[in-house]
Amino acid sequence: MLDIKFIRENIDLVRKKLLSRNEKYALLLDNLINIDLKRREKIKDIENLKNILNDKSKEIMTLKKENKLDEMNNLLENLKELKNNIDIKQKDLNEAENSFQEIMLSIPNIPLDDVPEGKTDKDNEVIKFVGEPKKFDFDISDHVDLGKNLDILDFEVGAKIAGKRFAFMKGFGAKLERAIFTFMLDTHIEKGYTEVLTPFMANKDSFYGTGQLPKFEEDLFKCQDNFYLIPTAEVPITNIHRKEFLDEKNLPIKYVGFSPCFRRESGSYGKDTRGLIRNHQFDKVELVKFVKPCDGEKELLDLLGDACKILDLLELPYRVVKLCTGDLGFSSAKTYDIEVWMPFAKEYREISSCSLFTDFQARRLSVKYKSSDKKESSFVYTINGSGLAVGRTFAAILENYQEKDGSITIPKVLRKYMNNLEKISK
RNA sequence: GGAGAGAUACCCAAGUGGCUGAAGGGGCGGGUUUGCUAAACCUGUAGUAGGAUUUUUCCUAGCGAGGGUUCAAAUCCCUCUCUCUCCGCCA
Repeated sequence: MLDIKFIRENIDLVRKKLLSRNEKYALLLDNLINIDLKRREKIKDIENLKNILNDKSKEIMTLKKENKLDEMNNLLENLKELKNNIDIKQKDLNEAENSFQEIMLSIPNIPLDDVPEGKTDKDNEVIKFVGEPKKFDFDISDHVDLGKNLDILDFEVGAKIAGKRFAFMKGFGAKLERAIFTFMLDTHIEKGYTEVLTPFMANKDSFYGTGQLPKFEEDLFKCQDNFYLIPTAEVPITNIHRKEFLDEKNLPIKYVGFSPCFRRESGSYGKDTRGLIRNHQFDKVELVKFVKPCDGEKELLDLLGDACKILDLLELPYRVVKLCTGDLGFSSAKTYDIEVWMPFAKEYREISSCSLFTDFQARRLSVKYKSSDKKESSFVYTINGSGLAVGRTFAAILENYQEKDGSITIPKVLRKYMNNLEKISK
C-alpha cells in the first residue's frame, strides 16, 4: 500500500510511475483522489458532531444529579436526533472508507527510478551472464525423459495421485530434491539467515499483508475455514512481524525458510505443461529480510548475491535480469530475476525473483521500527527472493549434468547430502 | 468434538452504565536528600491511527477483534480470534 499523504503531495509523480506499469491505473488514481477528498470532508463533519454529542452527554449527567429532569428530558430528545443524524452520516462515511481502502489495496507499488521502462519481459534489462553453457557432443534429452529413464521422476504417477501439473519423485530423485533444498538452507544459514519452518496455510490477513489479496485470489488454492495454501513462503515469513514494532538494533532481520508452494496457475493453460517447470506444487527456499529504508538497495543486492551463490556453487550457468516497469510484480519497487540455463530448450528460465518492496508491504502489514536518533517511528523495508526454486533447480541439474549414457553427475556440493553418490545411473 | 476460565497500558492488576482513557503496585525516566551507592520521599510515564491546524494545539477513535443496545459502554447483548484447565479423540 502506498502512503496516501505521499500520493496527495506527489500526484504527478505517482501518476507517471503507475502509468509506466500499466495505463489502466490512471482511472483508478483519479477515483482515489476524488474519494479521498470527499471522505475527509465527511470525517471532518462527523467528528465535529461527535464532539458536540460527547459534550452534551456529559451535561445529562450533571442535570440528572441536580434533579433538573425537565431540562434533561429536553436535551435527551435533542441528542437522540443528533445521534440519529450521526448514524446516517456514519454509514455514508463507512461506504466511502470501504471504497477508499479497496482502491488503496489495488494500487501497486511505484517502481524506483532506475527500473527500466517497458511493457513486457522483452523489455527487461540483462545485467550479466555467469558461466558458459556446456557444449554437448551427443543428442541431449530434457529433464522429463532423463528422469523417467532413471526411474526417479514420474509425471504419470503424479497425475494419478493428484492430476496434471503434479510431480512424483522416487528413489534418488526424492533424495536429490531433499539434498538440493537442504544444501540451499545450509548455505543461507551460514550467511546469517535464521531458519524458519512455517505453516503452509495462512489466513486472509496474511495474504492481504504481502499483497496476494485482494487482487490475486484466483491464483491461490482456497481451503475450508478461510485458509489458503501458501504460493510461496514469503507469505508466512513476511507475516512473522505483522503489527509489530521492531528494535532498530535488531535490523536487518534475515530469514530463510523452506516450503512447498501451491499455485493454481489459472492463467497459464497450455504453457509449460511438461515437466517440473510449472506445477501446482513445488518446493522453494525463500529468503526474507526486514531492513532500514536507507539500506534497502544494498540489502537487495546482497540478497541477490546470496541467491546467485547457490547457482555458482552448483556450477550452473545463469544470467541476471532487471525487470522493466511493466513486468514488475504488484508489490515490488524493483526486481532482479535470476534465470538458469536450460540446455534442451536452449533458453534461460527464471529460477529466482529478488524484490525490494520498499515500505509497500510494511505499510499493509504495519511493521515499524523506532530509530534511536529520531523519535519518530517509520515503516521498515521488506525484501525477498527465492533462494532458489527447488523443482527448477532439479530440472536444471538433470539437463546440465546429463551424460551420454543418460546418467546424471551429481554436482560436487550436493554429494555430501547424498551419501557421497557421484552419479545417478540405471 | 464436549465443559469451563480468561484477554485491560512495558509487566502484574482493580474496575458491572456517566467525575475512568483508566485505581493500585512493579518497572522505567526525572528530582529531593546524599561523599558514592542503597533506601526513603516527591514526580513523570499510552504508544498508536485518523482528521483539522500547522510547528503549536485541538478534536475523533482506541480496555483481544468486529458488530449491536444507549444521550452515554472497559462495563450490557451478539459473533469471532487467541490463551489456559478438564474430558474425549488422535500422529
